[in-house]
This record gives sequence, structure tokens and C-alpha cells, in this order.
Amino acid sequence: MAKELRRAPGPPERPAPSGLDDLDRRLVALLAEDARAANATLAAELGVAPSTCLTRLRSLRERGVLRGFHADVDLARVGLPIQAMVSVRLAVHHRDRVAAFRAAAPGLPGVVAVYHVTGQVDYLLHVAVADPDALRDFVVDHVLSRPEVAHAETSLIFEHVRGTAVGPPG
Amino acid sequence: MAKELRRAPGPPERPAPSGLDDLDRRLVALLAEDARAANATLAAELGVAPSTCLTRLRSLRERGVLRGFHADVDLARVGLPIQAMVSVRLAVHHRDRVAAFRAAAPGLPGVVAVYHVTGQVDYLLHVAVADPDALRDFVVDHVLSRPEVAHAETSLIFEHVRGTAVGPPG
DNA sequence: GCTGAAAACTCTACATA
DNA sequence: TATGTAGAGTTTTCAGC
Repeated sequence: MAKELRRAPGPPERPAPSGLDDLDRRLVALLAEDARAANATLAAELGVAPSTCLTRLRSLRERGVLRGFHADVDLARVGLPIQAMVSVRLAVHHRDRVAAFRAAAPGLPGVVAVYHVTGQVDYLLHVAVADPDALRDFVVDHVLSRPEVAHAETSLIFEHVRGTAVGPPG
Repeated sequence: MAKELRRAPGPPERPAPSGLDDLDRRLVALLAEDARAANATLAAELGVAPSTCLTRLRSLRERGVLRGFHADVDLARVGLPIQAMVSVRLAVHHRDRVAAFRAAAPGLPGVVAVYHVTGQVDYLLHVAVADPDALRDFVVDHVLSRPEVAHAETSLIFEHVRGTAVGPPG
């Protein structure tokens, strides 16, 4: 679907392929690591004036490089000690049905993340629930009950840790 | 009256099962949605004094309920347009070997997240890379080359969206 | 544990180089 | 585009409840 072939006289949107300079990249890395860092702190670490830092931050938000800032919550400590990855295979691959599932999935109760993937399964649902019963209820009531779902398989998640892809200064 | 009878003779750690009151939970939800919200704003939304809000926030951090705050970065716009889920099955399930993989995985180049799961595979590695070559190199050089890895299978990720498990006020 | 007030600090707009 | 300045606003400590 993504036709980025000739980007030339086309859309008025910013085509900027990776129009990020070194300062932008370092700011993104700092915020990936600590999204609550004060602007003054960020500026000091980057070696620029706070006002410059602010301008950059705004620009990164506007360009969609930074989509938001979220707390990393220990789900077990907020009453959701059981996490699972539910692999979902859809039956009918009609656009509408896929779209319906895609639209509904992130809002299903307990869903932490949704991955639309290639391969044996179509979706991976990362869910967090209070107890085993809630897990079964989730799969039965919200996944298997959907007409477009052909099959679902549940794996428990022992551990889920963040990687370093964008986090650390690297 | 919640009976906190004797929490005593056990371990010195906080056993607090879900020792969060309503205020704590609402604060966690607000920060899950916008981790950069000012303390004064959070306090106003919670209907408490800023100093109270600050105390709660600190306490949640200290208790490990809030593990950190991270920017949600559009990986495609920072030069990592290809994402994949690499399913890894380990060969030898010796504690040491599993531990070695577990320790190394989050630091491998391009790793966004690591899931240790039950079922057909042992680990799911969510990775983001610059191009298909980098994906192949990742799998060959950093996964298949490890002696404890028996098998790896790669699925492309078309889309990855956050769920609503902890995000919204609910 | 919550609050209010006060000092220190930070954010942010704007004019300028 | 980056910077310095200045007014407004915020953070954070602390005594008192």
C-alpha cells in the first residue's frame, strides 16, 4: 500500500524521510528513557538553550516522531498479575472483517498491546488480567465469540521487558 | 475497616497486595496516558493539592508501581521502518542457558521488547530495524548464532498499537 | 496523610543576532 | 535556527492540622 515511490510533486505533507538531525535524535533518546525529564535538564544534557530544546520537542511532536509519553506501570502491582499473549487467526480475510477486528482489539478489556503480524497467525494480543478466570473470559467472550476469528491460542507471559532499541542514548 | 492485623513476621518487603487506593489508581491512569503532564495539572484533575499529588507520585515510584516514563516514538520516523516479531525456541533448558539468553536479549541491537512466554516458543523478540538486510543480520548474527537457540521464526509486524489496559481512566 | 504558603526554580513567548 | 531575557507559572519543602 505505501507508495513512496516518487515522492516528488505529490502531497503537501512533510515527506522528510528521516529529517532528524543529531540534536533531534539525542532528544528522542533522552525522552524515550525518561519522559518526565524537565525541559531544562534535557537542554543541559544536549548542550543547548532551554528555548531551543523546547522548539525541537514541539517540532518532533508535530511531525509525529513523538506520539506521546506514557508511564511504565507494573501491571502486577495494579491488580493485573497475569499476562498472556493471545495469538489470533482470522477466518475470513475480507478487508472489512479485518478492519473490524483491528478497530476493536485495542479497546478490549485488558489489552495492553496489539500486533498485526504476518505468518501463521494474524494478530497477537498482549493482555493483562486479574486472575485465570478473567483470562478465560477474555478469550471466550471477546476473541472466540467474534465471527471473524477462526482460532485463538493463549500463551502465558512470564516476563516482559523493554529493549534498548530506542531507549538508551545509542 | 481493613484489618491489617499482623503483616509482620514474614519477609521485610512490602507484601501490600494491591495497596493502592482510588487516588493512586487514578494518578497511575493519568500518567499512563500522559507521562509529561505537569504535577499541578495532575493535582487539579485529581482534586487534591499539588503537594499531595507529588507525595503520591513519589510513593508510587518507590513502591515500584511506576517503573519509569517513556516517550512513544514512531520508529519508522527515526529510521527503523521495519518491525518484526522473532519467535525463539531454546534447545537446552538449563537454567544457566535460559538466564544467559534472558539477560542478553533486551540489549541486542534493535530489540524493542522481550516476552518470555509459555508454549511452542520460549521467547518473542519485538525488533525494529532499518531495512530487510538488518533484519536478516539480526536473526543470523544475534539469535541463530547463540548455542542455546534451537529455532527462530520471523514474522513481520504490519502494525503495533497500544491497548487500553492501563491507559484510559478506566 | 493532607493542606496551604513561600522560596526556588522552570517554562515559554518574544525580540534579537 | 539558536539564543537570552523576563513574566508567568510550577515544583517542592515545611510547619501545622
